[in-house]
Formats: sequence, C-alpha cells, structure tokens
Amino acid sequence: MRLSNLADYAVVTMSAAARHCGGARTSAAELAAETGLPVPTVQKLVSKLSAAGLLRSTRGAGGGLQLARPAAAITVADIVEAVEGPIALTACVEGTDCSVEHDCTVKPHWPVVNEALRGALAAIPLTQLARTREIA
Amino acid sequence: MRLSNLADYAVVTMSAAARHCGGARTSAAELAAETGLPVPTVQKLVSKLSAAGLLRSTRGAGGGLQLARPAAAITVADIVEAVEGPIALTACVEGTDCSVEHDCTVKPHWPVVNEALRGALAAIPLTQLARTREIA
DNA sequence: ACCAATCGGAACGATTTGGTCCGATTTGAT
DNA sequence: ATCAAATCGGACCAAATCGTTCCGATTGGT
Repeated sequence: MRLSNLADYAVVTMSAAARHCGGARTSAAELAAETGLPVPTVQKLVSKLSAAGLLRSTRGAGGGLQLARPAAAITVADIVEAVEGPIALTACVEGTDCSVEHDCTVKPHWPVVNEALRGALAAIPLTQLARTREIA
Repeated sequence: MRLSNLADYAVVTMSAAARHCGGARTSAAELAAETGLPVPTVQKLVSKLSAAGLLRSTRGAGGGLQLARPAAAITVADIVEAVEGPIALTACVEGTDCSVEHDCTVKPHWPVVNEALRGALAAIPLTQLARTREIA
C-alpha cells in the first residue's frame, strides 16, 4: 500500500519542473540539483514521463524539458500512472489472472475501491503541489 | 500503486471466515480449501491477522479461528494494515526519512491524499464483501 | 501420560525495484 | 560543411522486498 520511490520522486520532479514554466527549457541536471535527487535517477524519470506524454523533451546542445500540458491539467494520478503503470490495486481489476479460482465474492467490489483511490489522486493537480509553502 | 498479493489474499480469507460466523471454529486448512489458496500461505496470513487482533485463534486439537469482532466492524483498511503495516503512501507520511532534502513543496500534501485513500478503504466493511453475488 | 491437531516463527528462492553507466542523436558554433 | 558539446534514451547490475515452503512449539482430547 505504498507507492514506489520512483513515483514519489516523479511527483517531486514534476513539481520542480512546473516552477520553470517561465523559462521553458530546463535540463534534467538542473531538476536534480533543485530536488536533491541523483542525476541518473532524474534522467530515468524524465524518460518515462516523456514517453507518457507529460513532458516534452528537446534534444541537442541547448535542449531541455518543458511541460507538455498546463500544470493545472496534470494530476498526481497521471504522474503515478506514467511511472508505475495503470492504477490497479489487484490483479482482478486488470483481468490478468486471479489465483482465487471459483466464487470470488470480493472480486466485484475491487473496481469500486480502485476508482475511489484513483479519484483521490486525480483530484490533486500539479498547480497545488507547486505552491511553495501554503498547505491545502 | 498495487497492494501486495498477501493483502489481496487476506481480504479473501477474511471474507471466507466471515461466512463461518455461525460455526465459530474454523481452521486455516478449511479456509484454504474454500478460497483455493495454498495452505501455508493461509497459515501465514492468519498469523498476522491474529497478531493484529482481527482473528481470535484457539490452539489445540479442536482449536480453530473466529472473528475477533463483528464483521460489520472490520473494514478493508483494517485488513490491509494488518498485513502490510500502516497505510503510508510515502516515507514522508511516517516521518521515516525523506531523500528530498530541503524545500519539499509536496510534503505537506501527502497526508491529505493518504487520508483520502484510507477513507476509501475504511468505507468498505467486511459484511459487504461477504455477500455471495450482489454487487454494491 | 500419550497422541494428534493446530498455530507460530524461521529459512529459502524468486521477482520486482532502485541505481549506475554508456551509447545514439541532435543542435549550435566555427 | 565539419566539428564539438550537450542532451535524451536504453541496457546492465546490485539490493531489497515479496511470496512460498518447511519445521518446531503449544495445546486439548483420550
């Protein structure tokens, strides 16, 4: 019931990137310096975040990163799904395979819990996390 | 963002145990047979569930298990916490240690998300899961 | 007092996660 | 047009956790 460290770092990284909205181009090294995370870790994160369509990466000498969408349109759920894959509490939700064979009475209830959780994460936009000191 | 298989199995096991409310004494082997889970796995689960105070175990020849509380007073959050420990999305919530050193702007917001998640799981009592076929 | 059945804890193996490194690609200047 | 610098992207390796299995300690019945 704990999300991975990578997902946690991804949220922090995106939050730092959101503050660079003015200077559109930011580098992974710069984000690492601001967040205090290891540089290679941030590189791996921006790779996944770019593949998920949350960051727009520009290669080359003067390249860098920028948010693909406005910060208000990016939620914690988006970031978590980009790093950890789809939000699915159990294997039942994705229909992968259920070890419990026959009459699994709990199976119909998991999607309800799953959506409740996803809704809680989707309710937090990136703009709220980027605020420096204010608590929600 | 996926809870462990053990936690999933624990919910199924508790759901099966709730159906034995009449015949107070149930064995771990019987629960395993009903759920289709491996017997040693169920044994490990009942150990943790008993230590958490959700199940009451009686040792000896004619011993067995029974719910320590009414099924209506046991929620999914209780079961998950019994198996996986406290519900804490990030290390920040527990105050263990935060790799992000100085100005972590996201830190104040995690408890809010954490409580929202816990509330979603605490809203599902065991009685709801024990129903045979009805969907919530 | 003996036996049988049960829970409780400890050890092993497998899988996923986290961290590090190097190569491919693109832009800017000369 | 060529060179050089800086960037992202993917691949490799170590570590921790999770899942499973097995064996011992305890208890009640006979």
